[in-house]
Amino acid sequence: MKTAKEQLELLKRGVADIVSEKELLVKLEKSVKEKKPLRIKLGIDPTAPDVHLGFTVPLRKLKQFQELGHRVVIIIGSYTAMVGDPSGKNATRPQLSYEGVMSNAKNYQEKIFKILNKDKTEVVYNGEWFSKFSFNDVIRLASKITVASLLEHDYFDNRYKSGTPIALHEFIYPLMQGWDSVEVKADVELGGTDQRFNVIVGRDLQRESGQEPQVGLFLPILMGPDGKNKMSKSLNNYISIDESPKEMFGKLMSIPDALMLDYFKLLTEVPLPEISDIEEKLKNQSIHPKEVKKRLGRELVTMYHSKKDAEAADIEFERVFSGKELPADLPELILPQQLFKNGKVWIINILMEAKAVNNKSEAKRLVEQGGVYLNNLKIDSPATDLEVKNGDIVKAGKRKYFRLKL
RNA sequence: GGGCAGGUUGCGGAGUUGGUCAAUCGCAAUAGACUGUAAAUCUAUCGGCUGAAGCCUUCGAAGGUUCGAAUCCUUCCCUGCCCA
Repeated sequence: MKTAKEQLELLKRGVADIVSEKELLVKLEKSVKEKKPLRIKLGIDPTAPDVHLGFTVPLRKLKQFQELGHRVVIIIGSYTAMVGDPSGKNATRPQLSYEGVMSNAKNYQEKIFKILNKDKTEVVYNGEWFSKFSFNDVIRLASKITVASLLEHDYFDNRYKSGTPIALHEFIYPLMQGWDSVEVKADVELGGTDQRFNVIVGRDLQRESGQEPQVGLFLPILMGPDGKNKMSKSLNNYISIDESPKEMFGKLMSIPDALMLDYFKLLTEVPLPEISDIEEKLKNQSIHPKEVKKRLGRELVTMYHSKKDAEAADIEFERVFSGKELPADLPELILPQQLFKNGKVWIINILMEAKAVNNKSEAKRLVEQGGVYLNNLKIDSPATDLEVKNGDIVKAGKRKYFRLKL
């Protein structure tokens, strides 16, 4: 077993902030001395059915804790998800149904163990305790926090100042998350830097309940491929770990250059010195950014699929986007007979049939702007009727291709 | 409970002396040029139907006034601010 100091050094990699480092060291020392693993908490609100790369950041940190002999406690926020975490949001979240939450939760559990060691993980639902909460309990909990302290926080403050509504239940969220820490007797809670307040509330509540307060370990927020917002399902800028190798690779290639190194640091196993080396080489331009990004794509596809898939995705990418060749596997599009008039098909109908567009106006725009090709020939008028044959290839926009089947 | 302000097309936000408003502009988005499916830049598009010209449905909801309403009136719903 590693010493407390050694553990701390390892655990600090890729961490944005610790509240507090000293306390963590003390806990680790005690753990080593008493041979008692620490309890590491991560709360998950199963708001979406998908697990994306942003979420793997804390999961990978948890795995590291496990490798050091500690115990992970995953709290599935079956109740909190119904409230919706207001952190970083500028509007009230839609409340989810219990059924929706539970079905997402089940899905999450499967995905989580792609990364975590099942034997060293406890999974609990916070509904276990919150469903038994009486109104008195709620009041008691609510009395532990002041309105001023809530309003101090950016996300409430901004909304308050700009006059956007804040519903009362949103104030309860930090308390619920905090109370989870009490229930599971957490030693450490992981979260993104936007979780700081919620984690600190947990510390207060633990202290009140006579427990030693947990340490907060905050990880950087992973930006989505748009480079502007946090990777999140609701903003639709995320890369799911279930994505096909081709998709995953492609999405990674589309991230802004400025994000590459963060992705390396937060998402891959590439050793830090090597990342610094890459950084250096980028700076003095002895390596092309595209090559670095391709490496990133290969690393991640290898992690979630296989090395073979990664290479295939890379080669395919080169072929299609750099070589401007056709993708290897095109989706087939079967054109129903009724679309044919005198043996011809209106291009707009093909696009509609392919669901490449939402409506006909959009289809026309796409054609007018030169985004549609038949067998590499640009179609320049939306009024075009096409004589198509089996195997003809239609391209709609940057990356949608279809092979026609009659 | 009282007073005030407001609800516009994904978001922000114009437009309220009634017609010229499918509705300025910015962001986002999509397409094209340039590229490395990066960034930046430039161009175009950005309610729907109609195989151009025409039509239809939109400005919180429902009614009403009018030849004509996002703009006026009534009721209702929702939000914020101030006072209690």
